[in-house]
Amino acid sequence: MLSLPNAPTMTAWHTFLVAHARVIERLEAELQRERGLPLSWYDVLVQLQEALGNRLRMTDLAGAVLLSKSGLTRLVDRMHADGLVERRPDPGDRRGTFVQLTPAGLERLRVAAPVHLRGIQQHFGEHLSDADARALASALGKVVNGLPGSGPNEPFKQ
Amino acid sequence: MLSLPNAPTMTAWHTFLVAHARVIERLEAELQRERGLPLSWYDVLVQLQEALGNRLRMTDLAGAVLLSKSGLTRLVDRMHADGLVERRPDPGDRRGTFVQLTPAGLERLRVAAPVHLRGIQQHFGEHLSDADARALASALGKVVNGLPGSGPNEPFKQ
DNA sequence: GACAAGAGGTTGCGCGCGCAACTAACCGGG
DNA sequence: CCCGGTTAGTTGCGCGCGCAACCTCTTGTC
Repeated sequence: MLSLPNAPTMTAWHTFLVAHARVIERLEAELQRERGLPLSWYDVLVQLQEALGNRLRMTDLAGAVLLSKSGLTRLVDRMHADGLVERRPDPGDRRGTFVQLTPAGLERLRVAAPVHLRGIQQHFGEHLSDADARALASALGKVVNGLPGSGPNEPFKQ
Repeated sequence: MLSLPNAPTMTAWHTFLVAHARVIERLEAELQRERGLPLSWYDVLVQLQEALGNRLRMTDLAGAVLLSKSGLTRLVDRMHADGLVERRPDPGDRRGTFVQLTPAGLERLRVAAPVHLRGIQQHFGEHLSDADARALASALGKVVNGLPGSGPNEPFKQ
């Protein structure tokens, strides 16, 4: 048995969609204009920087940045052409490929991070009390953890 | 003066991104599989059905469905080819074009709506208490209303 | 050890979108 | 009137993504 959404749910859903579209659009535009960096590139740099040895397997990275495997292949191609990452074979499993953050990539992230974090604060955090932020994380965490796992992207930690 | 995001903000932001990606992906897949309807088509049908006379100007519709003008032009092309909408000249302003919902479009929406609403409940509302939903809408509403207006898409009501 | 089944990545392909340039129509001031 | 500025919508173009097919390598089974 499963009832249809009630009014508060529909309102929350609608606001959720609008907020996402508007905020992402702004962050993307700012990061692009001020640092010449697409959001997807930034995401890759962050994930690699946080990873042990500044490297991740293609599949793991794809999951972390919410991209399909093929999408990530091309994204890594472009970032490699810009010198921000390298492909390294996995000696233990010759099918696998590590994506390794280069010094240039780390530097690029160092320069871009303040712009992006400022944007998150300015367009998102600024309007939220601590309680708001915690309520958001709690409610949306329930949503995420309630989803059966599938689709291109798997894991959710934090 | 503008400080960087604090920890609860960053957690909320991250969860927000993941929740959006996962839930949208699911809803899109379900609606496509069970009714052969992309989410963007569904959005257009809903907006037209809610509008006075079941018709909207291209620009207004573009704003309502969070799409650029050019994106909407092509979307309406495709939906017209499927008989779900029609283009009607605005007699009062010969630059303008109304997009009019057809009976077939209304019927298509009638059939698709239960699937989509069920999905919203199942993948989103189901996990939220009433208080959660209200807190979400409230917090994200502050975010949306805090954004200066610009970008492809303008208005936010409700 | 040979072979089927499956996992990791890449490639061919098509699609939907945004940007910028364009056309057509409206509108205000001289 | 008409002419510059503005608005509505469309079109040319390129890009980034997902899907599915594919190749390579690994793993389990007999």
